[in-house]
Amino acid sequence: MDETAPPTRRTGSGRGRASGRVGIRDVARDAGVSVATVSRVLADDGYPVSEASRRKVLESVARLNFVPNDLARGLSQDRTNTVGVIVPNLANLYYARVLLGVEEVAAQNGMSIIFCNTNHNLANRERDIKLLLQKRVDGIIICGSGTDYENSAGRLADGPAPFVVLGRNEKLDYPAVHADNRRAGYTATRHLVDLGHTRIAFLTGPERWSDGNDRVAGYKACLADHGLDFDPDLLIRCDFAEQDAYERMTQRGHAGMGFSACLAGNDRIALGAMAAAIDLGLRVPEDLAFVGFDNIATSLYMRPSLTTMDMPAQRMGAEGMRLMLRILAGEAVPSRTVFDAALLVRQSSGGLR
Amino acid sequence: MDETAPPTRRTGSGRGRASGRVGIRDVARDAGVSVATVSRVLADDGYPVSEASRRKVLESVARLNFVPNDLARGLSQDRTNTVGVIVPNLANLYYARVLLGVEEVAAQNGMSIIFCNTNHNLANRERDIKLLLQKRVDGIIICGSGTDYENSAGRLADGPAPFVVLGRNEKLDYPAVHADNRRAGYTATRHLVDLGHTRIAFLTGPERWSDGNDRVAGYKACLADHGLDFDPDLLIRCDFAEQDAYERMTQRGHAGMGFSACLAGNDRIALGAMAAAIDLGLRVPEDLAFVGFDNIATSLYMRPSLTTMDMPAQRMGAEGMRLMLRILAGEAVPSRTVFDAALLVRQSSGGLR
DNA sequence: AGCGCTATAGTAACCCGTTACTGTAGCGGT
DNA sequence: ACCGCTACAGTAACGGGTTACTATAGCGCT
Repeated sequence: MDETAPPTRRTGSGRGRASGRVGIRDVARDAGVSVATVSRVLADDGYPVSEASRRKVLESVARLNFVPNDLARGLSQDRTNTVGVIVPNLANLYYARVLLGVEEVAAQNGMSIIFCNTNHNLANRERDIKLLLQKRVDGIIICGSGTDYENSAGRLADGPAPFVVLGRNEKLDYPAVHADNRRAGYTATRHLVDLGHTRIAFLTGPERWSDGNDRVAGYKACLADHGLDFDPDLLIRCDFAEQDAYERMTQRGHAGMGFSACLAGNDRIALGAMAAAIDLGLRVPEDLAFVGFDNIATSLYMRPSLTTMDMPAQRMGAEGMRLMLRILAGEAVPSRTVFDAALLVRQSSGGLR
Repeated sequence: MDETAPPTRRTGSGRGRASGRVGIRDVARDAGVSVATVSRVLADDGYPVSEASRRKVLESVARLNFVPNDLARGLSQDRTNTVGVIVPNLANLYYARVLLGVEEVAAQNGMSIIFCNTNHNLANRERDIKLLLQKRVDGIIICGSGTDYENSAGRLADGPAPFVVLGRNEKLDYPAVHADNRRAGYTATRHLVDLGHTRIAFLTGPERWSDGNDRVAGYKACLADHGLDFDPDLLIRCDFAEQDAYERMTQRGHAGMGFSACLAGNDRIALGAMAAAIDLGLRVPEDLAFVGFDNIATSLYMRPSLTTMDMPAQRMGAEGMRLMLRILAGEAVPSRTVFDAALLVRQSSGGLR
């Protein structure tokens, strides 16, 4: 009985966790077929399987409560049906809507998404990308425009995962989906000019925020087209949220406002600024008119309601995911997909007369 | 030379994709050590590795640009360092903040999260759970209270993944983190009673929404404690968002309001209702006072600002993830973790005199 | 010289679904 | 009878990191 099996056949070696989970081999044994047959039934591709086998397999799957292991599947197919989505700050409803759009299309196509929040921090983003690549996501969708992350190189990773950028980012050399912010800025300004305003302030976000910069560029262009001077004193910077805008506007009020209308870099800024104006005893829009950007859900229901540029966040997110799917399918996609923003005239600009 | 190698030795069989990716074996070859040594250097657990080997391995890893494959890691360790998070509707900032809290703690602990949005739909949730289990997440965090999903059984899956519930849900027999909504409802009502109101309406969400039901329960208890009758006519139902609340309130206004104060199931409902009241020509808070729940970001900056119960969404999300980590570490955790809500008195209730 | 330890390495068997290859019936055609 | 096909089914080699087990060298003691 001097067995000559290769070296020394171990019993429960390697990692050797019991696991308890039923695998495809258990199903095969239970159904009295081979693992290949089980796999084929589950894959349900064209491969011919007799009805008898199929039925036996499905019965065993149900009886044993078999749940296929996507890790193993991913390992052998080199596909995880998962994409990573990196967002700067989910507390901003704009990004929540972008994520929602991505998720919607992903779910419709059987894809899962791993979500990362960077807090506008470059180091976090790099950590997240590394993590996502380790997890072998099929692709990565990066949200957050431009110089939001200043040091970004042209390529984030040479890895095999395709990237899609949501937001304008010239430094990032990947297919991008973004709104025409310059045009939106122009349209918003034009609306105020048409209402007769000549001294129009722009309360925008940090300089590294390229969506904001584009909106400002449109604002300047519109002023120029209408023979109005751009006064640097009317370009006021604050951060992305209500509080800072409120404070800036309050200071400004005490120093003598010097303008009759105010564009805000986004609706949250508009909200803070408008609250400040009201608290200063100004009437909106009679004494000071406001226009925001984004059309967050609440902007329609505040009083006065906020005139705003509707940036199609959810649609952009959805389109980004659609692009990703096409890239994964091997199709060529446009390097730029630009959405137009719509002006929603409401009470805060006084344009409803 | 009649080789007696087992059967017939194939060359590139199995799936046989080239892959091109560098693996741990390439690193081992390059560094002149075994795969075990590479794995140990990367794991950096206690196992002794000589400095010389460690250096060689790290050099090769850098030179070859090696990215470990978490699928393979997960497969052999039966651990993915990933949890699934299921949320009913990300467009509600409340849930966005919950997700943010979860993400924050997850990131701090090297965990990733797979995000799913159900749109308050039970079938979607079941699909998502199945998907997450296939992906072998280490655990699942379910957000969305109670009978939000009516048919939920006591156990969602017998699988090995632990669940944590964010929100009160008696039908779901898992560790839960939720706010004391009954108490919050009581506190909010008490605030209005203290201000002298005797006819107080409650504009709440759908009946299946248990957080809302708990708030209503607190409202009723408070009325009773203060000798006020509960008038079913003052319990008005609408859905979760602004628009429906606006419409209900407008109808009501035309029919004769019949109350001097209004609690809203959440801030979005409050926003819609308040806009309706203002549009009806009522003064807030003089003619009609409002109190909301959630303390979404905009509630502080609308005018009048919204008195609301601050539900600590982000902290609850964070706590839920912390619980999950402890469960994964094998610790026992409390089956109920209850957070208290704080009353934030602002302009809409008239409590700021 | 011999024994026991510790420090370090290496080998190869896992984890589990997929799929390239290799059969083997059964059937029509000649 | 024999060839060629099609329809089905089974075997086993992947993919890539982990780790149980085995092995060797170096060192302190007796």
